[in-house]
Amino acid sequence: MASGSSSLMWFRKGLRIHDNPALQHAAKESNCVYPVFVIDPYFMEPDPNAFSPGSSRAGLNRIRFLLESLVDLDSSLRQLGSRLLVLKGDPGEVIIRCLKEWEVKRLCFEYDTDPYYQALDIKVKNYASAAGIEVFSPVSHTLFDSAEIIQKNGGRPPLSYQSFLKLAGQPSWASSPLLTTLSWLPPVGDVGTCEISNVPTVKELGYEEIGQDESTPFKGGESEALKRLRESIRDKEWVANFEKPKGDPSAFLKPATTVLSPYLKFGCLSSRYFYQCLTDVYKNMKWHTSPPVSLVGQLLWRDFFYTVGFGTPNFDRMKGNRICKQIPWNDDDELLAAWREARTGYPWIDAIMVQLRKWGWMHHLARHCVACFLTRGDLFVHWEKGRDVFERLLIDSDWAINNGNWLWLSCSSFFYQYNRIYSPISFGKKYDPNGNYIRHFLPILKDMPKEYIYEPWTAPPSIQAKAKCIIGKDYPKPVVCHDSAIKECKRKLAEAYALNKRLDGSVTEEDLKKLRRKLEEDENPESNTSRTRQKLIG
DNA sequence: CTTAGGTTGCCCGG
DNA sequence: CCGGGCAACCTAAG
Repeated sequence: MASGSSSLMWFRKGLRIHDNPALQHAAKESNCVYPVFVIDPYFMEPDPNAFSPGSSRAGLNRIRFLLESLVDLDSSLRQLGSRLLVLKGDPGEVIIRCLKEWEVKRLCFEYDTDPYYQALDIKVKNYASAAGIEVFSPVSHTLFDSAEIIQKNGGRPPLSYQSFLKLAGQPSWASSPLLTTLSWLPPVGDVGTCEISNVPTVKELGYEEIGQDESTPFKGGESEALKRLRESIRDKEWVANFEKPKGDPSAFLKPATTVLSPYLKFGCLSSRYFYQCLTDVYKNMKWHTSPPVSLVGQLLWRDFFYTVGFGTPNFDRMKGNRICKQIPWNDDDELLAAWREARTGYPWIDAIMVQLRKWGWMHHLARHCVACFLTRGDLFVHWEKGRDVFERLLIDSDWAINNGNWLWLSCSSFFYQYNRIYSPISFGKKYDPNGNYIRHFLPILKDMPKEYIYEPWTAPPSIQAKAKCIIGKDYPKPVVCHDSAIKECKRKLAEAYALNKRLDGSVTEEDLKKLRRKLEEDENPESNTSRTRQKLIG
């Protein structure tokens, strides 16, 4: 590339300076670089009808996190003599217009495996190659190249973590240092007639501000990510001894994990840099934990789901998804709403759902509990409905990981032991017998004695009165009886699994309809979900 | 066909 | 805090 050419650096994820090969390439031998972020109405258009503030696809917490990340990126770019150019509109159209208007010779952006970006990137790449523009789109969001791993496995993604580990091996860059700083950037060129703005505020995007009590304590941006990374790895013993399943899901003043996931989601933190920092800590320790439970193991889980998601058509749906069991989930919007709005009557479940709405983040095991409760454990609601709620509200929501975990928790794929059900009463109690987590996120129950806080409907009326929390008035009764609900769910899953086995992966809508009818006919009236609900409410 | 392996269930007893 | 019993699934390898 001749000197005197201009490059366009298209930021989508990868909102960072460190370990950003696309940005490094854009800077190389260009006399000007246009760093662009496009505000995409698909994710950012306010939806007044959504069940909580935000757009139809993103809650306000994640939108704010993104804007904070952009402000931080802009400030870092300015320190390097550049700035962030923010544009609005359909990203494909906007980028193509910029390429034309600015006579860009080179387009650089991080490769993205999400279906939305796969479709978008094809359009832009097609235009660029027809116009003779060089396109550089490196894999740097993940540790490994998903396509390469799938190819190594004969064209199909590995479906277990262990087989993924064997295929993946050591990342190619593991032992060579990553470029973590830039000393300068070429200046931004003339922007012509393109409408450039600064990073907007939530208000400028058309959202009402929400109170601090309702918003996430986690701030977006690369600076915040690196600060959080340093704090996380400062305690070397903690890093070396980290075991994910041993973490306490009820810890909220000091979460049991790093809470780096939202930074990895937006690429404020490079997963590869995180990986190198962790292996550096391991080198100086006598012993350390290993995947799947170790911290490096968590990064590998992320890559595992990226790979399966990339290699599986219709990964985010039940229908047409090769690896997904076809299950006759019910379509009960009332139960879904009770779950989403934190009024199932199970304080452990509801507190987690409040933390989701307010913080946009919960511990991994807390996510397990509510996902299991919504789907195979208690309510038997379709996992896609829960997936949508998580996808919208989580500040770290990530297409591959979120869908992968919902497939997992609903026993639709990867994991099939549907008799192992999280108890909405005893699971939380074992970590937090006093119910401090519940008291914090559900203050209506703050004076409930600890003997009853996980099942307040069993508290005698005098105790409820003293705690100023009458069950059925101030806090709901349980929407279902857990003991009978799990029996029903297990029965339905056994039947559904048998059907999937019999029809060997070709279950039609008609087959599911038939099974639904059969399940209703066989239903034991005493453990009927709706009857149980009536019995408890009425 | 059998068998081993699969991130992370619950309950009980020591 | 750990181990075993409980009840018991699917998938992949041989």
